[in-house]
Amino acid sequence: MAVNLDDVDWAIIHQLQQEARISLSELGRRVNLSPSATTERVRQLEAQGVIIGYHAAVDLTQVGYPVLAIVRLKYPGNRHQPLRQLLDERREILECLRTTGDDCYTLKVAATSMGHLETLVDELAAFGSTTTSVVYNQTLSYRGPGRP
Amino acid sequence: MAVNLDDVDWAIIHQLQQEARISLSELGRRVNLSPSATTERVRQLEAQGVIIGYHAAVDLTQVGYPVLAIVRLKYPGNRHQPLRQLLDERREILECLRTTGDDCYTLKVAATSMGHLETLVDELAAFGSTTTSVVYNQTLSYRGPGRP
DNA sequence: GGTGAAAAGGTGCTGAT
DNA sequence: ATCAGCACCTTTTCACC
Repeated sequence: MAVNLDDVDWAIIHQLQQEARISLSELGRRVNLSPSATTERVRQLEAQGVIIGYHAAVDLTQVGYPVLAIVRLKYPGNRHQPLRQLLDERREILECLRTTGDDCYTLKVAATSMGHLETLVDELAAFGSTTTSVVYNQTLSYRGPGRP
Repeated sequence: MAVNLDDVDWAIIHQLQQEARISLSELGRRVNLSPSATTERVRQLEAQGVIIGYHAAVDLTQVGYPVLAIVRLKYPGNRHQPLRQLLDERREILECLRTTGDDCYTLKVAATSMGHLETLVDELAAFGSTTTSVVYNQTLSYRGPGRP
């Protein structure tokens, strides 16, 4: 389900991945398009579901979550509803990927302290065996995919 | 290094995490603040390093990367320079976390095909032994942390 | 932090290429 | 599909309370 994207589309995507809050006029200047054409392009990209949102990124430490961890979860059975519910309740779980392999889920979790992390892991352990790795640092600053 | 954030700050963060492209006036309306006060708050949050950026999110499949995988890397030794270089070159590597535990690095990788993924894993395997899990689906839509 | 003004800039039309 | 020009409106910014 891929869409054909030309150079201009990619230029727009590239700019908005880096600075999502620039105006459409400024965006047009950067990709050499008039404001109206830029508006149309962005509307198209949004309508096609290529661009699916614009998000502010925050420093987790600054907002009170100095501990970041990856928890892998071995989840026996196929009743996923209870886990879904925990994901809804626990905003500390930032990301949840269902994967192939022994560990069915890989979660990214933000915690206020090691004690808090322990609590979260305990809650997850109710679903299956967990493997937790604390993150030293985010080696890469945010970026999206480039042109294939 | 945490900053004191009040309810209004959190309301602003919450809104911008969901819709980063709204105007400062609209933001002010949503958090019951005047436009000027809103502008000042956002400026502060940016200056303090609480908000560190605004990014457009794209549908990886739509832009030509239908394969998403998590690669864990066991990296012997401490010469991290060569890996850094690969991270710079390969925009397919979306995220790289250095962690405690046996697997020193956990990477999130986007690929155009399984063949492409194989190439990427081979490149990473030059640094150490790898464990690759292909992602079935992203169980959670994007969200940031909530108030602690 | 709020309010009011002025200025700037962005947006959204139109018709034409 | 894009552009240019224009009218309209919003947003921003500054003064001051």
